[in-house]
Amino acid sequence: MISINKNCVEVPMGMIAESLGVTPGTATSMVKNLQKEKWLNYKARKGVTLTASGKKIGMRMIRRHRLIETFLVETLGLDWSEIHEEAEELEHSISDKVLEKLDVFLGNPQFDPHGHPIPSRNGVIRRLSQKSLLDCKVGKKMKIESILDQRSEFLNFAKNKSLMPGNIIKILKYQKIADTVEVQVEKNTKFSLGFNSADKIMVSG
Amino acid sequence: MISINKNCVEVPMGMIAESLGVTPGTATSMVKNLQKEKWLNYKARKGVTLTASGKKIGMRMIRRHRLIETFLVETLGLDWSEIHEEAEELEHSISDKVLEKLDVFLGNPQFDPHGHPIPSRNGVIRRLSQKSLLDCKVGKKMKIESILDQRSEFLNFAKNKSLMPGNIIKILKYQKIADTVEVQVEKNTKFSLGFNSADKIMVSG
DNA sequence: ATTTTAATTTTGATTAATCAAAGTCTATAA
DNA sequence: TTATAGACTTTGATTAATCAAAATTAAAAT
Repeated sequence: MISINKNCVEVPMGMIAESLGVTPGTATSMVKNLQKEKWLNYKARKGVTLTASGKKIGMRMIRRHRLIETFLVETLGLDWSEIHEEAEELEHSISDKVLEKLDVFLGNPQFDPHGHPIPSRNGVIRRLSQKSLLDCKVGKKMKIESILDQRSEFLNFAKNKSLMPGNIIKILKYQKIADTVEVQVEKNTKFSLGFNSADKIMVSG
Repeated sequence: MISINKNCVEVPMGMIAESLGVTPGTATSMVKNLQKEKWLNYKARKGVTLTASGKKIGMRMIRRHRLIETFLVETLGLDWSEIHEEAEELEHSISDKVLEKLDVFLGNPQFDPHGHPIPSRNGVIRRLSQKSLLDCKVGKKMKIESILDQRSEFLNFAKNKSLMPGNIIKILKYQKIADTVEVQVEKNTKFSLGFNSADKIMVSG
């Protein structure tokens, strides 16, 4: 899934081809079709931005995806590491009617199991924390807001280390040279995270 | 959805084309492809029978369909007249893992909201009642087992008349010449059903 | 036993998705 | 400024789904 671009900067074609698993030529022709259908604007060798209707439908898909993920964890008891792919399938075949019933059944949840905000029916979404573990003062205790990395191996690891939304995390040391952050979650034992991984853990004050 | 043929009699090509909404020629070529993939046997100008693996996958789809229908009514509170089409979509994108969790969540239901038996995980299905309203003795009280007609207008009508699984129905009169059956459900007011409709109401002794 | 009809299959054309490979552009390095 | 590498687009071919219309077959009617 290509995420909706916050700053309305063009998404390059390479990224589109890559994330869809098609050749660059195919991506170009797909994108041209979608432009004909007014879902996006395409500028050759620049990339792609969503139109208003493209953003709207994108938001709707995010809502579907996150509500389904929430259902899979909360109601059916799947693990948070195995829901992304499942939701990816289901989001395309669930109707609006069923989705809204699901929303009510779940009690209008505001966040999915990874801590991501769920857009409202009319496409409004809470601003998500812009601060990752890399943007913290050493020694300060932060609350984990969300986990950006959706890969199931990472999520398994994260769960194992209690890196989950709501938990309190303390940054003990940045080691620039080693590319690691040493942290402690709640009262558990300390451990290290690489910068790349640390940047996927979003936190708040 | 083409239902699985009880007596292993060939399903004619016309029926397949019709229910898939494609031209006869298209049906022929689809069926030839499926034969190559061993899902069915096709004999030109005779029709089609399922292979063992075709039956197996068919059973699995019925299980999926009926569990999803049950979920939509029991958990989300949709009306039984609006679930068939929804389930038709979802049954193709739900994984086995999610389906089995759903089964557990629902408490291993044995029948869907229309009274149809839900095949077990390994494809075993209860024999359904062979007796419709047309096969009853006048005056005898019968229990409604299931409703075969899936069209939503019919299901709305049926619900309105309390023609639902579990209710008791009494046949008051057959009027062969008028092609109608006069019935009474529970203690409600009497009404008439055409033979075609009556034959869609399955009952037991 | 023929003829007719209706169902089915075959044919040939159309459309759409996709890819590999060739061509083009643009930003960066020299 | 020019050359080059890498990103992107275009081209041309391939494959698959589908349809309309023509051809075939089997069954029913005469």
